[in-house]
Amino acid sequence: MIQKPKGTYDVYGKEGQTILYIENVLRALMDRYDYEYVRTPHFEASELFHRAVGETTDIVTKETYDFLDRGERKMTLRPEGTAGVIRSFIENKMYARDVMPVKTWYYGPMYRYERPQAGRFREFYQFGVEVFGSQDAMADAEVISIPVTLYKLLGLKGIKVNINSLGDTESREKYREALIQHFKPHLSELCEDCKERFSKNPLRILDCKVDHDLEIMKKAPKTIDYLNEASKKHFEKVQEYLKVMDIPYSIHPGIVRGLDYYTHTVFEVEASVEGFGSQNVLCGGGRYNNLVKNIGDVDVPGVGFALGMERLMTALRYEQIDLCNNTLDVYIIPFEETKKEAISLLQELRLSGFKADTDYMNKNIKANFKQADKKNARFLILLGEDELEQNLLTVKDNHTKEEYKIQKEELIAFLDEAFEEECTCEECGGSHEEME
RNA sequence: GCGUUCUUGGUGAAGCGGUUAACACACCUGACUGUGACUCAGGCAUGCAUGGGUUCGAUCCCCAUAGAGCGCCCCA
Repeated sequence: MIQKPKGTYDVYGKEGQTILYIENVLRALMDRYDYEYVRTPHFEASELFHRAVGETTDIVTKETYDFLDRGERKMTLRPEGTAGVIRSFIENKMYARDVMPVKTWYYGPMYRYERPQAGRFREFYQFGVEVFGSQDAMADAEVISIPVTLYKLLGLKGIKVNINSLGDTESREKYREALIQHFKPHLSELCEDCKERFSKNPLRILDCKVDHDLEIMKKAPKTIDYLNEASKKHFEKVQEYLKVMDIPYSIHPGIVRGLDYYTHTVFEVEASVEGFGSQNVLCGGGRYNNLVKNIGDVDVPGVGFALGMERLMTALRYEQIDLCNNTLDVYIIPFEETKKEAISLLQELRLSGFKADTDYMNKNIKANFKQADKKNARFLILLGEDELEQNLLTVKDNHTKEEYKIQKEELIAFLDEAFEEECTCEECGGSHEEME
């Protein structure tokens, strides 16, 4: 038996329904925010990711799917979405648009060769946005508000927004220096991983779970103390905007993000649910004012974020949020001699907008009733010889268990009326109504 | 890349060296030739991830491989 590749998964059944539902919410949400959809290739020239993500990051050094195409070109399956979108932004000269900023969103699979684990796959789906052209803190705040709004629409409660600022290039460099000076005399006290980080990416030491409680960790300089005036002001504005949008947040000096390209605002949204697992960061992002310049020749600031669908799905499971619509309006129980009438009736119901199904397995009546229950059918229609002779339908309301004899011509009107009444009830409430 | 636990029908699983692989749910058939959650009688793994080895004998012990889960690193 051939199995799926390690770290991949199939989507079907309830999960498939849930994902389609979420994708619809995403689309509607991005429309409201007035963002434009961008789709870029799933593979790009390897060099793009080396430049964008950073030569030294783990993602580029040991996690990419690289291959040579038949023309000997070095290609890489995209490990993240930002690089491709920026490439597209430059290549399609979106920087020359008459409407600025350019606000984009993307959605699709990403690839990283990693050991699979909770909330981590080799092929995984990310939804993300990139906003180009604005330096304003309003853009930062808006970007942060997107995942927050999405999680709210889906009904997630246990989430926390953590923000920090790395400042501009000048501030960032000054801080980096300070950090190195701080840890240098204490290098021996740190864990093995942190010693590695010290030379590779000192900012990451702050993220360490092992050394978290160490005295020198607590005394470590904080990014926000090293911000210059302009950077500080920017960060304050972001916070001010978050407050007026009613988005609760906390400042975490520890979040520095792994990718090299961030400047100013960085943020993460985490699932703060007990027992969620170690991969509890649902989304992350921030501002990258130098990245576009590094990739192309245009100097355009940007800000964006990406969220992992798999982790979102895990969070929904943990909070026991069910977004599936597993009901059927009508289930027709056919008999051997009425199949023709049954399929014709089915067609009519579907044309009229009802979700309808029947039996294709020649099941007996008992099994049909059972199946109708499993499919959560609201109405059952029995269509047998008796009904055929009398030109009637036996319609059974599966809520009240009442049975009606109805003329075939009156069926649609009957159902319309029945569902009309239902619409005002609690059943329809919940998150999806807010999306109308 | 490292550590660790695991892999038995459609599903949940018992068995941990001895020849019919338990039990439950689901499913199918019939009692019941048109009304469902009851009852009863049947049926449903020639096989225990794959490949080797040890043994008179292996689902059970050993080795390898693959996959899954969890943690580290890193990230969404």
